[in-house]
Amino acid sequence: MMELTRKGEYAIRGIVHLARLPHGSVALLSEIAEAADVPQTFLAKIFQIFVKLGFVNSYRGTGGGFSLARPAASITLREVVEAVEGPIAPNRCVTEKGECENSTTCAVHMIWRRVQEQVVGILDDVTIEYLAREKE
Amino acid sequence: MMELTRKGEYAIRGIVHLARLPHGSVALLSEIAEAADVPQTFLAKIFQIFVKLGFVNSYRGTGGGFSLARPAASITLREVVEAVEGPIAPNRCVTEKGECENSTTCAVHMIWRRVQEQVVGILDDVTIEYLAREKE
DNA sequence: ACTAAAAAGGATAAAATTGGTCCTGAAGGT
DNA sequence: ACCTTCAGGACCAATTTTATCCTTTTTAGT
Repeated sequence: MMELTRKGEYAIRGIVHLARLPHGSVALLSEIAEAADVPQTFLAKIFQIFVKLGFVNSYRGTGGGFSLARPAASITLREVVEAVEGPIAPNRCVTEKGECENSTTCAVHMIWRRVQEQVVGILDDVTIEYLAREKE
Repeated sequence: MMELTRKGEYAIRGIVHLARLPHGSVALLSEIAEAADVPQTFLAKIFQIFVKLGFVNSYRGTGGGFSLARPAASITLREVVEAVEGPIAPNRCVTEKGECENSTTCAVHMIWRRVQEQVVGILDDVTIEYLAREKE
């Protein structure tokens, strides 16, 4: 249970690849897709989201491609995951909107809250820069 | 992302309801389903799993039904959730079987491990007995 | 033995989600 | 003009979720 989908996996691989390139590099979608081993058309959709959220810049035409729009150290794993998968919530009852009616009395509700806080806490502390650092 | 499905939700509600009844009670599936507000035929499938795993006993025929097979205090939320949803793993790469090839080098892998450990840790510490306690 | 009650188990299926592909259009470079 | 590259929408197959239904088995009571 609670599995990341391919979309999330691909999103991470894609942006981490971008972060590994020399600072400011513009990379073609086709390059990124191949390097990250992700279907290009699928990755295109993911990067469209990144552009809208301001994680990356896109440039069209010859010499175009994508580059990081923010320092890799300022983009968290949580942001990337939530960008494509939606808010991290182990249960419908702990989304900002949902807020199930018995949130004060329901014991299970409070457990899911705790889980949510822990997971969000971990992912908030991991940056794309950290993930991009190669370790030998 | 990472949401519990209805099945998991129903499983919890069903077994918690059972744990709230006087110790040793045998309850009809129809009763439990109504009390927990779960489609009866669906709950039937869930309780079949519980029976196989030894969480509950089942009795057929007149006067039959289900009763807890283990003390509610010994059944953890993790057990119940994993029974119906499968192992808790935020990513395919952190299941016992999967164990992705680059588990030692992949930084993301280690993050998911951490998430998994935290979540499992929380759910392991919550018992059905705790969830069944009414609070006014 | 018969019957009614109740769970077990298998088959089926609609709906939603996942995991993509494809095509046209827009924007930019030469 | 023409080629390159991303943007956006439509579309689609596979899988998972969320069930329902039906037959069989087991048991209790008469």
